[in-house]
Amino acid sequence: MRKTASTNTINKEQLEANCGIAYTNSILSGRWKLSILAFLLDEKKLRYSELRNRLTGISERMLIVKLKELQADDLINRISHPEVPPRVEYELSKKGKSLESILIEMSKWGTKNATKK
Amino acid sequence: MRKTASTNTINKEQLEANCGIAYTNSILSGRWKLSILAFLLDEKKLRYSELRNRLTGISERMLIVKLKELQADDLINRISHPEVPPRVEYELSKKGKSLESILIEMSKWGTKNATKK
DNA sequence: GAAAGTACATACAAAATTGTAGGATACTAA
DNA sequence: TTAGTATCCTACAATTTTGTATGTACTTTC
Repeated sequence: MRKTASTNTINKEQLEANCGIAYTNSILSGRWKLSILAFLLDEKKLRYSELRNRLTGISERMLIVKLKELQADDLINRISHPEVPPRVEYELSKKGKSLESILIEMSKWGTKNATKK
Repeated sequence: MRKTASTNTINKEQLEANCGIAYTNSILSGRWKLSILAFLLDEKKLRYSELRNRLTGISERMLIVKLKELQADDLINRISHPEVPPRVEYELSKKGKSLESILIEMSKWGTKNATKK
């Protein structure tokens, strides 16, 4: 990122930096997605029911909705096994894995600052 | 945030206590905060009107609301100069500056992935 | 003396997000 | 026959977030 700008015009780098952040934000913001991604980063592959158990308080509807959005953004893969009862697993896609550094930074910052309040 | 009485809030507090990511998310999520912080990281100190101009499309109400929330979370400082017409500047606090690595990672990821779709 | 600039505030409304309740499927075990 | 399991779906309702419109205090400029 850049240093102080003395004029009131916004330069290209600034706009792009902000655009990048705004795009990432639009993909990740909301109450559940980051947690879903974090669990998948941690445990590689999780079943629907395993995710449901880890995400304390999430409704089945929200879990489905958010999993679908994450698939639509190509951040996770859905692996469906044709069995009865059904078995479906989720894992990070390549694009999803590329979020690792963001997730790690957010986790570190959170654990460091969560208690201070 | 939801009412304290709802079961969801209880679960949210649990998540915040147990998971750094959830805490960080609860502090940063929403449409504007990350952009506000990014501009302040870039330009060190900005007046209210300068922020308003950079955050294309934000209403004055939202800007005030979000600036107050960021102050309440001790991420930014408000510097009021006793002049007429009023002059108020905002800057990152120490805690706000500690978000730098998150902001940079999100900016990088966004600019890298935004065009691909 | 009317307009314009600053940094807000307030009431209200629209939109987005999240939640609740119930059901569908389709096989399997009792 | 009845109940159980895992994954997901749909209608609808509550909650949260964001937006619109308007006002305020004060002073300089036209």
